[in-house]
Amino acid sequence: MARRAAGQKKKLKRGLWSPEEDDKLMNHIAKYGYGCWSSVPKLAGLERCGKSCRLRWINYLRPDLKRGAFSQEEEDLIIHLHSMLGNKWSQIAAQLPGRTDNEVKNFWNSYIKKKLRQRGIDPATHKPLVEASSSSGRAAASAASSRSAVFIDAELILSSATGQHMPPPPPPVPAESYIYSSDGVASEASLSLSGYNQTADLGYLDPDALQCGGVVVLPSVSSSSTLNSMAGLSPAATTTTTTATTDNNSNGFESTPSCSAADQLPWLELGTTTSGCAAAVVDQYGAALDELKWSDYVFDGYGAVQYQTTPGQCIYGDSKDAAVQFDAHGSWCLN
DNA sequence: AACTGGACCAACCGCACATAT
DNA sequence: GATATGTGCGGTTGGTCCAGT
Repeated sequence: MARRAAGQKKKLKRGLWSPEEDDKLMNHIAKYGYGCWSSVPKLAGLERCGKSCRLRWINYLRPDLKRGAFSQEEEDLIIHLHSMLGNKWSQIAAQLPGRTDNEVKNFWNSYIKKKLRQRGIDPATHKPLVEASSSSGRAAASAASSRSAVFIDAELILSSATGQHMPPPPPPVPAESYIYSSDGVASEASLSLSGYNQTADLGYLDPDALQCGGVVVLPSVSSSSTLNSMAGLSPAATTTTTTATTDNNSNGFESTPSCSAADQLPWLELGTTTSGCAAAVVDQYGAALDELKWSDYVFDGYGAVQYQTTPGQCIYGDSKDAAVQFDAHGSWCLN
């Protein structure tokens, strides 16, 4: 990394971003792309630290962000991924196109955590609270074993996803640890992931990416790799269409874009699949989208900045008309 | 209408790690 | 190798909104 020129101690602004500041940042990134966040504030004329600019961009201004309520599919996926990964929000968010780690984290802390507790599930261990709160000795042992169970579970993903092994039998974990449904009952509809096109993502599983068990780890939306995804270079950019590219990657895993998650995650209690294709889910997402705060003034205000999407690059309706073009480095620029 | 407590979420903080000098 | 700087991540905080009293 290049060293920053010494000096210039400026009083930095903090707190909420104003539309004008967002404007400046968007303008700057539209013009120059992003790369060196530390220089962005100066070049963009912002009295913010680079870190703050980066955060603002990642969590709020990025054009490929999906906003609005989490769908049931997303919720189920978050819970399941959390059971495998723990508080690795960036890795969990990487499985949820358009979601940020911050968003997922907030959703977990404000909603899912509570929900699980209400159902008698310990959100930390994903085991029944009764079990988790039993005798202290047992609890300690349980904590350790639950984590190992988690890793075992993660391994199952890898094995099945890569097709290297026969699908393993379901893990010896109480069913309620894995079955979450909206009504709190282990239902057939729980964890119905089909249509939610994470399966395409699973095609990009990188067994080396996660040391703790080989679960799919895609770059977080907040990682630099995500920038590539925005440029259509990474799997994430192809996950939102029913015509996801077949990926004969090094894992030897061929993605099956329109199949259900159960195909890749055989131990999941998959039940009725209400939507068989990503498009249907996309519609569902579209309907659930809240008003996009940024789009109000970003895309309206940036008539010249249009988001040019390739099919599947942007499934989130509000952006479909906009056209931002990304270069190979993930920087987006004016057309 | 005023107050209060909880929920939600954007932003900050501190740390770890990577990398340039 | 030591140091400085940039970046990413997870935890936490603080402000705002809203329902209940």
